[in-house]
Amino acid sequence: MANQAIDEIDLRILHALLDNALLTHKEIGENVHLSGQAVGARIRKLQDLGVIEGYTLRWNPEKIGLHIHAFLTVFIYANQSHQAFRNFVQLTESVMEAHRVGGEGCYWLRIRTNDSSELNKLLEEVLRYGNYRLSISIENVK
Amino acid sequence: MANQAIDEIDLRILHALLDNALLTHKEIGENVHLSGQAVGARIRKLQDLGVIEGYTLRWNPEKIGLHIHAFLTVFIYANQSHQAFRNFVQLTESVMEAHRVGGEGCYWLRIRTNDSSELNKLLEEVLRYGNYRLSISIENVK
DNA sequence: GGGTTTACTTACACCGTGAAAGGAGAAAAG
DNA sequence: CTTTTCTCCTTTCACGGTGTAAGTAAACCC
Repeated sequence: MANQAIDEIDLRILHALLDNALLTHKEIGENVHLSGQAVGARIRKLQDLGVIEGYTLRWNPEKIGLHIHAFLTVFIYANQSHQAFRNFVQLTESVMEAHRVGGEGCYWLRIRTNDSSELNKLLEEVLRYGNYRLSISIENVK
Repeated sequence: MANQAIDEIDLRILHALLDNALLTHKEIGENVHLSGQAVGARIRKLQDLGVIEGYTLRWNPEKIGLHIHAFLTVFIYANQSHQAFRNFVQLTESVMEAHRVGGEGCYWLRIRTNDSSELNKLLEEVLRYGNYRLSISIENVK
């Protein structure tokens, strides 16, 4: 597998694994008309290329008590250190995902907390670094 | 495994799998001081409880050409059908994730496109349903 | 104390996976 | 046109991870 280009079959394998990473290579192979070993070789290629970074779970945080799911757009105060905010983000467990963004705001955060009082506590901490706009997920549509 | 309560060990197993779903039960067991089979039984419990919904990939969309990663907060026009917008969301490949939200806006969307012209095209379509605020990810901080 | 329940460990068979070897088909060179 | 080379595939085989079944230890109840 020296040709490192990604073809249509690779993408079909990728999407199959995104849907269910426990599919056997043989099962995937039946869909793309390849032997299981050929599929395995292509998966290894996708890993080497960095397309596939690892394997993880699809899970339901609500089931372990994380009932609040919120999105936060943060506007860091002028003159405020971005590094301090970044450290805060890294150290705070409730921040599940964080991006530096352009457009609306400076940072975008995905927050999960057990309840609204925890969320409120976090929002107060965020106010040390900047203002924010908050949206709370009511329903996962997609 | 009739006791369906989630204990500290279950959470450690969950976090281990979130980090790397390919860990063998035995490897996890060495960390939590259980046999591989006992770990397997607990994982099955987490699946039955709906905590673990499935297995998927951590991957890098940029590597297959999806260079634009944007967050969209949509404000549906008054009198506009929400169902039409939801259909649009389901049918549009560039929409990777969508939530009904309270607070800022009506919906929150995660968008990935190959380039800015594709993004622009999508934004025009969104304008059929509502206004929006756009943030574009510059760096994945966490 | 005997009986029951719960959650674990050990033993074992199945099968998914990666490695190695061999083959088909296309492209390039003579 | 034939030969060589390269790429990517299939087949074969051994290893090892997983689920099942059986056995064990501890806690609880009567």
